[in-house]
Amino acid sequence: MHIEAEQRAPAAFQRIKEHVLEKIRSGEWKQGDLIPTEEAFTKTFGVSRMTVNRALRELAADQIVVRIQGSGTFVAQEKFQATLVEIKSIADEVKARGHTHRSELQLLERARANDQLASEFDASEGAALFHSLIVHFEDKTPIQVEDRWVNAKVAPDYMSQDFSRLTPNEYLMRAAPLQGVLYRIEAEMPPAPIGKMLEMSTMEPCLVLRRKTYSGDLVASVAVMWHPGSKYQFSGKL
Amino acid sequence: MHIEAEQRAPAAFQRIKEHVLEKIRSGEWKQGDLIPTEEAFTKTFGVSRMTVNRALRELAADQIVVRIQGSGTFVAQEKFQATLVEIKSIADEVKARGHTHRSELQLLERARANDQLASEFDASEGAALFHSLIVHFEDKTPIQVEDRWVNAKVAPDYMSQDFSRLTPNEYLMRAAPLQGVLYRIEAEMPPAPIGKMLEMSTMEPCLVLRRKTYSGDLVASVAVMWHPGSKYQFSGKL
DNA sequence: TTGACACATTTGTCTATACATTTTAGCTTT
DNA sequence: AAAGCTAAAATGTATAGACAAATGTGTCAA
Repeated sequence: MHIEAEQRAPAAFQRIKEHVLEKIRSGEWKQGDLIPTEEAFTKTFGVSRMTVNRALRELAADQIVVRIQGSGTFVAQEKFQATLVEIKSIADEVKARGHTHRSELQLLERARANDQLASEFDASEGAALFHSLIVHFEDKTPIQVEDRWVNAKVAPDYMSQDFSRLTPNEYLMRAAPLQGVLYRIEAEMPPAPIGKMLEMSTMEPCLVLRRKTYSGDLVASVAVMWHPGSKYQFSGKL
Repeated sequence: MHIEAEQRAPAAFQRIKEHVLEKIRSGEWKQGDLIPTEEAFTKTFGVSRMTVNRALRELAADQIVVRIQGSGTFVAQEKFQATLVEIKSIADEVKARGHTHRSELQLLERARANDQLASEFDASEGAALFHSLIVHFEDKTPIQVEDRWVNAKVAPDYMSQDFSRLTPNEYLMRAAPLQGVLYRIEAEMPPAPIGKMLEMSTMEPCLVLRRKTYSGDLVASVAVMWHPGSKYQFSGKL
């Protein structure tokens, strides 16, 4: 008996998917174009309609094509060429390294916007805000500080949450509609008073995430600082 | 004739998907648990196996369950609770503001890793790297500098690309397999010599993206600096 | 010209069946 | 006990047929 590096022929529905993708990649079929019917593919590839249906249905799930019952199958509009970055929760990162994670709510207060915050939140001076400061520990070492300002108008019950059970991020993901939330990320230096307060003068520059709704309301502004010894600060997946 | 708010019964495969999701949500079926076979669902729901197959196949595509041929269907491991940030291309951002975008390739060279780069790329000292420096303009103003190091082992034909047609990011998305690319993001200060070289001493701290494959190989390291006057530096979508 | 209706086209779902592929368990042989 | 074989179980793919639902078109009547 001999060993063969035989590679099985790809499944029929896969061949059809590849064929359609190739037509789109090559530019032969452009955005909005009507592509052949299931019946047509049936004849072209010599397969049953269910096989074609699966191929096109999966392409529709991947937003490569759009299918309209009674009408036909069209090449979908091009997606924004963008890179997706996955910001993992610091708790997961720490656990993945086999260490224990603990977070401490250092501060939770009701505040009024000063002029700088007011302009950031596009609110009037004195608008109600919530302010929280959470320190994340990897074993005994403070590795991250999270300085968060939340628009009270958008998340009125922020103060009454139990942040040992639900992280602020998890809460905001529920309170603010998930669709259409926009972030703006900037690299900034950590606000001096906070670093001083926590005796973490060696904290590295921070990242500021500003969570916005589609309508443009700023929901929250979060500044995150890391301890220089912390290797995994922020990682993502394309 | 009267109008009725009749809602059609959801499709059978949808009912099965919902049933499985509910069992998982309620905690009755936990991570790693073996769930009933297609045959079992066939009897429970009184449908054909193809219908059950479609339901479970779509749940597998959504990474809710994992299916192993010959073995069974299992509840998938919980996904990392993570935030997705969409980094739009600077070109799109500029165009969205109604301005013209232009990029200039300032530098494209073949280089050897010094000790710092070698440790970053986990390669030996002197390993082949490509180094490019691209400046993005909004109308006439330089708003972003992109300082990119690319692992020659992973992208051997990087130098021969025409970056006026294809951006380095677009090229790398094709050259490096899309699945399982990892980023690491850090806030850092801009390397002084580069800021000097471009007479952009007022550049703001930069963001470093390190693109890694699942196997851990560093594909590219990109440092990005922005002009302080540039409002939209980086935006994302949850 | 407009509206109503019938009909063809196209996708959406479902069924019953078949065979292939992979894993697992059990049995047999050494 | 270890190795190898066999069969059962479970998923993967494909088919031919059927009916439902949505869309578009053409015809006919008002």
